[in-house]
Amino acid sequence: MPVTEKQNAKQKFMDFLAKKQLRITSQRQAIIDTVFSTEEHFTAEQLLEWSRHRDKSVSRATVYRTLPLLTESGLVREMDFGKDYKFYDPNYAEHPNHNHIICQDCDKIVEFESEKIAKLEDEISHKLGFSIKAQRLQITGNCEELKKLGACRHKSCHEHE
Amino acid sequence: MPVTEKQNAKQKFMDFLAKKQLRITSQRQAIIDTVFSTEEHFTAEQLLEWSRHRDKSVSRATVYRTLPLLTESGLVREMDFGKDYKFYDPNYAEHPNHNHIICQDCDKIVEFESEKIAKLEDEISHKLGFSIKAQRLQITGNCEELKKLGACRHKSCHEHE
DNA sequence: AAGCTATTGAGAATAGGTCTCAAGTGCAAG
DNA sequence: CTTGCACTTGAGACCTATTCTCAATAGCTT
Repeated sequence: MPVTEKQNAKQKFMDFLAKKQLRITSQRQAIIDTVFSTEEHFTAEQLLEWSRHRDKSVSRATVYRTLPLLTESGLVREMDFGKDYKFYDPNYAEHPNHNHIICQDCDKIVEFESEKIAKLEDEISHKLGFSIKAQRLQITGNCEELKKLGACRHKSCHEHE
Repeated sequence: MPVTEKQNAKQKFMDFLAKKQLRITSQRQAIIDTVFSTEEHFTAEQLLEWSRHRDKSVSRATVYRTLPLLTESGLVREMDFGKDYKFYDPNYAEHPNHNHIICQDCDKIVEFESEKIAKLEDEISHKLGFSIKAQRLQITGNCEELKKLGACRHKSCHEHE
């Protein structure tokens, strides 16, 4: 993913803040820079840690205050991967319809897009009388195929060999 | 949904317990009877309340201990609807591939199934080297269409009329 | 009926996330 | 370049859903 796309997302968020008459403080800047310089899913705690590398003064409270702004802007999405804490996905600005497939064994997550599925979702939503705002599709499975090919580098995928 | 299907799911869960050499206590019985006599999504707290109608001795701890068994059996699925507590869906025994569409405004939830989407999920999973175990698709939207037709009975759908 | 062992209820404990409040700081107007 | 004020902040208290502990209880096999 080109850096410019992430820069673009960052700018969109700044605009979002401006529109809400919210200030761009140094702490928010550090958090924003962090979020829009990664493609990884992250937890609130990780975001705190990473942001502190840029600005030591970032507090847990500010991270938890900024996260709802990020999700409200639509540029970051809250994800439930069945753990007891939430994950956040910063890739929705560039790929608003992407989906996730997760390996039960090694927790590897692969993102994918499907126009066909998106189209079907639209049709069905309409038929049910809904205007669609967002969708999330999560598939759980095993990366056994990759394992057979020796292409999966994740530990658990090799444990029983 | 015919009562017999729910009875069937109940029996499957009893078998599941037996296979794991777990006992069928009166408290578990009350919880199971409750779960497999509804089609509604419920929270842990609701399950506690409802189960206590059948057996006053059911405790919160036992409900929270039984829930993982239910999900492990595959007959009930944990759902994240963005609230700060989890919901449980007891309809997966009969409809293992059903999906949800949720109205942002009134929280109405409609379930639907789509063979076409399921097929695409299979294809994509395979292509990505995964064997599929489960899937969950959640669409968020507005039930505006229903609102226009006057068919949506949920309060928020009429607030701005 | 006995005994082994899973199971239970009550409440303490945990942990992610939220809230409070006094102190600090963008930033728009002058 | 000041000033002023409303928005923000950090620290830690607080909240609340869920998990854990432990002594008492009760399925189920023999």
